[in-house]
Amino acid sequence: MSKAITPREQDYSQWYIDIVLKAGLADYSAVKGCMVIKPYGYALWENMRDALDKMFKETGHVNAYFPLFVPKSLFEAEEKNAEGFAKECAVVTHYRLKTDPNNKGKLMVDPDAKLEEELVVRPTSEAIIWNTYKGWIQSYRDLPILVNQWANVVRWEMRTRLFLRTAEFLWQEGHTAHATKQEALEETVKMLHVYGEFAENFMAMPVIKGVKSANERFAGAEDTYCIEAMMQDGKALQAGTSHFLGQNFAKAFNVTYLDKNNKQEFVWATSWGVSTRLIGALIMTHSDNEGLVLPPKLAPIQVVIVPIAKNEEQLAAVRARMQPLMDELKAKGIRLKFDDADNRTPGWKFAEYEMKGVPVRIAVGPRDLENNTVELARRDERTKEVKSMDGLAAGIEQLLVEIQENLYKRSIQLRETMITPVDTYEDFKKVLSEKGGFISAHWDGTSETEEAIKTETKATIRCIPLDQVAEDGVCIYSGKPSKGRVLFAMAY
RNA sequence: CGAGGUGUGGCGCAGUUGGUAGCGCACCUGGUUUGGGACCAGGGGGUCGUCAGUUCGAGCCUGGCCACCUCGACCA
Repeated sequence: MSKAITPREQDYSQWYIDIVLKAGLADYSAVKGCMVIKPYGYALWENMRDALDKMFKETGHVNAYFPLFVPKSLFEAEEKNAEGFAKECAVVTHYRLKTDPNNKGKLMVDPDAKLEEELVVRPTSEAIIWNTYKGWIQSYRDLPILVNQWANVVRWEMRTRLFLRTAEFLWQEGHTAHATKQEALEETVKMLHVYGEFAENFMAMPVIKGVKSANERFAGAEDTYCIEAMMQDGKALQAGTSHFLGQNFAKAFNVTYLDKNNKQEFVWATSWGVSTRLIGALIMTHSDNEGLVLPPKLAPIQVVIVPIAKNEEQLAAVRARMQPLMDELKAKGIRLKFDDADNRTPGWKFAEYEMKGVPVRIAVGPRDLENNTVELARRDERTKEVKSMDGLAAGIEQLLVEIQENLYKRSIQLRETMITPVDTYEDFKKVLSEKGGFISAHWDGTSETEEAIKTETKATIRCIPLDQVAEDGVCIYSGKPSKGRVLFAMAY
């Protein structure tokens, strides 16, 4: 592994790629646009998944699993949804290979094994799930259905980027069915807040909650709610979405229930999801030129102990001395690694764990054993100090909390400087090109204006914030009246 | 799809005028080391992306093809 990563200020994109590869999160694969998530990256995903899963269950959801394949006839049932995803669908047309008679040792698709009906590899699961729900729902007593699925999906993107946009990715998708519009709307917003809480409390990543404009809405949704995060380079990243689907899918799949008055009604729906893209968001929120920086709550390794020893005896002595501390930390549920690998020097390990973003590092050698101390280093601020071994476990537990808070504080401070209100289109373009970030501006509410601004500047409306302040103004582009500001940005 | 780049040992790369492949890291063995990416000695590992052509001879020259990466276009 080479020593340096490309500095952020030199080439942000390359910096990001370097971190993903050199921190051992993921790697390119033999399949174009698809990546291998390596054990360290997967451990990070598992921690995110577990935290989210717990929150879903606490809000009354259960997990289930639906097929990877969606028969084309089902996929096309909800027209807008199908149309929105059509251009990026992988399609299975055959179910068998055979040896190629003209090419020894090679295989070919068996033309006799053509499927009666093509199978779409799910880019999202509304179709297969709503086709299933049809059989689950007869009465209002069957509602609500609050199901989540952890799965992979495939979207044949023209251009991919590690974690941020890959052809196959891991995610969760919640799909709920409700008796009333009100209830479905409440669910949509509830899950948006779950995502917001996860982003802020676990990822230490501030987000803006809002609603998408019609242009940016999920295909097949009545309304798309989102959490939008700001990356260090001034570009926005959609970190999660929660959709109010109205009765679109119920109508497309004819899913009805009998209400208390024995009347047939269409079911109301929501869907919501976050993906491995969050790992990309995490990287671009906290990391620096030394590598990854991880919030303690999600870090696969929270504390690493690097022993320094000249021989086996010294190593044994360090281990023996650290054992009580390790037991204590483990009892507190802290994820810990004691790295006694003898083929690496301490210096190598220091650099390596910095690259991997481990929040707290402890170095202990003979000097420390004599003085009853350790060297304690924190990744977020890259500081280190000598601490007494007494009361160390409690101190470390506290330090992890501090680091988590510090990361959040740091990123929200940066984010605040990255929201710029503007009142003219000239200023809008100036801020966009010179500073980036979110631009808070009046908009007349029309798709035409949004489209025109996008064509001219590449910036899009990231969201209409939920906490939008009512304020009379005029649209920066059309000059028409506006009742509040929306957030524009360049986006990933 | 457009522009650019890269394909040589696990990784990163060099390879001159065409003469039968080398360096660093990693790996294995032994030893010395270990407080910010250690050192010495020895060792193993390569159909040079692929197909064809030119040539006595091709990693190198010619032509085709393929793959991947980066940047654009596109992106709920």
